[in-house]
Amino acid sequence: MNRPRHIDADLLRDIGSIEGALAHRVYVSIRSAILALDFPPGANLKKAPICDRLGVSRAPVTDAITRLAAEGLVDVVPQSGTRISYLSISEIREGVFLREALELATVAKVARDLTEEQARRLSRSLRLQELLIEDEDVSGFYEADEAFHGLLMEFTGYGRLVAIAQTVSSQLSRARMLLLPTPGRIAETIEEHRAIYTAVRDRDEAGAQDAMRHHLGQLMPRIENLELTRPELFNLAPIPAREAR
Amino acid sequence: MNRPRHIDADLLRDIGSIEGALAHRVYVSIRSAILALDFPPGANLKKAPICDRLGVSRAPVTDAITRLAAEGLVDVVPQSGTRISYLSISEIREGVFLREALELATVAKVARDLTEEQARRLSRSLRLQELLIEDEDVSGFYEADEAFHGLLMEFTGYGRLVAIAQTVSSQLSRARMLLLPTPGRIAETIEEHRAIYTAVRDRDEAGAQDAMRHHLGQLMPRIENLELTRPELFNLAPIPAREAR
DNA sequence: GCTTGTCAACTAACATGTTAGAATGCTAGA
DNA sequence: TCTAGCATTCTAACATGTTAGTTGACAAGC
Repeated sequence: MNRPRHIDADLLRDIGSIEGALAHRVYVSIRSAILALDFPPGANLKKAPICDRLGVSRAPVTDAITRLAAEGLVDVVPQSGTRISYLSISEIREGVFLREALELATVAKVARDLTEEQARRLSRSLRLQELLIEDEDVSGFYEADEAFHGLLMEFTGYGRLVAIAQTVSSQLSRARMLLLPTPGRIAETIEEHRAIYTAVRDRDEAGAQDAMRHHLGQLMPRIENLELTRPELFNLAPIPAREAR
Repeated sequence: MNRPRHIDADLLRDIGSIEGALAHRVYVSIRSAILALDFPPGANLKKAPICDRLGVSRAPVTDAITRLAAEGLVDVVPQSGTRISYLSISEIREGVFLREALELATVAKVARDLTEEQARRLSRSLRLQELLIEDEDVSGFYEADEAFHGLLMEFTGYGRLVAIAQTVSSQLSRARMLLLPTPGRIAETIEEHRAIYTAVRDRDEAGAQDAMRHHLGQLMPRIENLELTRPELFNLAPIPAREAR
């Protein structure tokens, strides 16, 4: 077994720059380290080093871990330890399913209710994506991509939607982080975004859903390929069996 | 102001019958009291009486409250207190939206992949619903109704789906609790369930979605009516503004 | 070598003590 | 009577001590 055991680092983002309660800051800090894969799947998450690094007591750290466990980003083994959860194709597949369900409902509603101002903001986002890619700013494009989907969700008027979508597909986020986007794929992505935008703008509900379905359909095959190239990040055990959330 | 202030009762379900970690048991106990409206919206949730009643220290109670806050069932005001969240039409509307998104994706997938055994279980659930209604067992029917939807989600093969659906629509659950079902409405409900079942059994994806959409469409108008008859349970302030979940 | 049992070390879970900020009520002043 | 300021008394948030269950290493027996 060459698992990356109890590999903890103090590459945690400093909590000074985060606002809110202490426990919430700790949560954000740990979460982003997990999503960035700085804390690799399978690693032991120990409270003590985190407390030392962030200069807090165990209480807020415990609180943060509770929330991360509910999200499925860590697996806590009672009386034993807490480990960064492995990627799991079945959980990612579930994330894709949930994400698609939400995104389809989103574009349908947005296509019905879109305002002129909202159309302009979407169009602006598309132009930004094109700009970033001309500059070959890949990570900038990644953010713009997220922002485009976020915009659509924001336009539903449902304030919690964006957060919920992020939560249900947080497993998926880690996998996406590993997909290095080729220039070709990025060009395709922008085309797919444009198709979604066009359909939404034309109040074409079904067309927007088709375009979104096609767009999201590109994701899973690429992730499945990932399991072959980076198998150490995936769990082989079928079901982690967590307590009800 | 005649809010039901700091009204706490020890009508908490005993934690002896619940399994799992102490904190989890406390969570389940408080949650069911909130969903049953034994803890009415606006009431102050104090740790001390809960500790006394359940015979535990503050730690597991704090842990449970953290999870309830993430779910949106309580609003915790820093350094001040924790209150049972009010019902909010806009949040409920959002819950219905999310619920519908998930249920539509569910029936589409189930219609594609249904096995014989699964069809039998759905059919059995329908017969059970009819039986319960002949016996005029309304609360039994309520559970069977939930179980029917739960079955469909279970059949997607996505293990977390049921739990996620419950979480995103927990606000909705409280409102549903107040809708006393008339015999007429129950008969309609069974008809709608049957329509869903028939379409799913016939592998009619679009038909199943239409049937589900129609079924869920019955809910919101009845809840809106509720706001008129039980206004004290609803908040008037538009947005509670919680920290990111 | 392989199993089995014991023990030490470690961890989450739980209990309890402390701190600081918010709300409430009282009182003094107008 | 009303208001401003103060003090009391709440509470969540945080810190830290304690308990009990799990794990892994090592030794004894097969």
